[in-house]
Amino acid sequence: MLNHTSPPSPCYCAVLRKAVRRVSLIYDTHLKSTGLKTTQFSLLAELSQDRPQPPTMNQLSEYLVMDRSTLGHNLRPLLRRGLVLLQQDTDDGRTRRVILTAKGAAKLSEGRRLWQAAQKEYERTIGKDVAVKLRNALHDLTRLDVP
Amino acid sequence: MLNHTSPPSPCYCAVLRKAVRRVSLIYDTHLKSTGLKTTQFSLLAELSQDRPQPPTMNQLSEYLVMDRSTLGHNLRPLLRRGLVLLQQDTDDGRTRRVILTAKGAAKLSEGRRLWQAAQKEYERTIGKDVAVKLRNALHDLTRLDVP
DNA sequence: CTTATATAAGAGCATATGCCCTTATTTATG
DNA sequence: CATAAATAAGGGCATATGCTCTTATATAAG
Repeated sequence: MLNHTSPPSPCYCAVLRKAVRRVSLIYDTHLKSTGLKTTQFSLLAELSQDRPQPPTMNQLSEYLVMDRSTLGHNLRPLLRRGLVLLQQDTDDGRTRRVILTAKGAAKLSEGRRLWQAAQKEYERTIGKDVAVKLRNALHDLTRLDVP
Repeated sequence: MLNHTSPPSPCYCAVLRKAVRRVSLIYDTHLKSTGLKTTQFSLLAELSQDRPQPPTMNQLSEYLVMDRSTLGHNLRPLLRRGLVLLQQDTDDGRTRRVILTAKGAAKLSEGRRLWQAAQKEYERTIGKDVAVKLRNALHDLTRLDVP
């Protein structure tokens, strides 16, 4: 059965936000047993990327297209659980680098299995081809100029 | 200049969430002078639809693809500002219907002008054709089965 | 060297989102 | 009719998101 109807919104933003509510449910449900929300999982995944140096708060917020203060907020539960830690930069006293702990890496790999199931469910729901095309379009969107 | 890079995420949900952060900025910035966030604007707009009866909380949450409790939370600032009001249903004592006040309608039409500018800016940013196709795809997504 | 400017990050505030549990009311069951 | 099951909504909790202002540090200007 389809969801109840209402005239389709002309607002690009409203539709996008509806979609994120709808899709986040799938992922959060699958990840539930890990105690991670989708945002937290993505954050850990970003930190697991191989880089010359761990990212600074600023860099990380750029990668994630996320406000610096939001990143700060979102790190707090992960810090509390010991999944990440902050390390003062040796060269610049203002800068903190965000590091994935061993515990964080373990939690991430625990999450990856469930995440894959969520990916599959999403693909089943809208079709893999559409899923990939949509993701690519949205990815492009996140790489545009900040106004 | 493009945003900093990171390997493109394979996660459909993460990319969608990034996009919503990116796009909401445009709309929230335009709407700023009204004191409305995008979600609030969308809520008022949904309430301005012509219907036989004002929607109940449950109906409204379905239209918006939003958890009932989330809707309750999101209504609070609007109630406080007198832009909407709740009316006990005459037939069913459990049910409350959500009503757009005259003040709310005025605020909505104030917002609509700014919203149109946001729409234009968004279209300018990614191209109108892509914008419409993307919105249609996302709209379909919001109408799929709840798992 | 001293001061002004710029930058990195945090603090506090407000809204956004959804979960679980509870309460009130309605409907179904016996 | 009395009771059980279902439904509508709210309360409380935790995270998600971004704004503004502040603080600490670094760099540029003089």
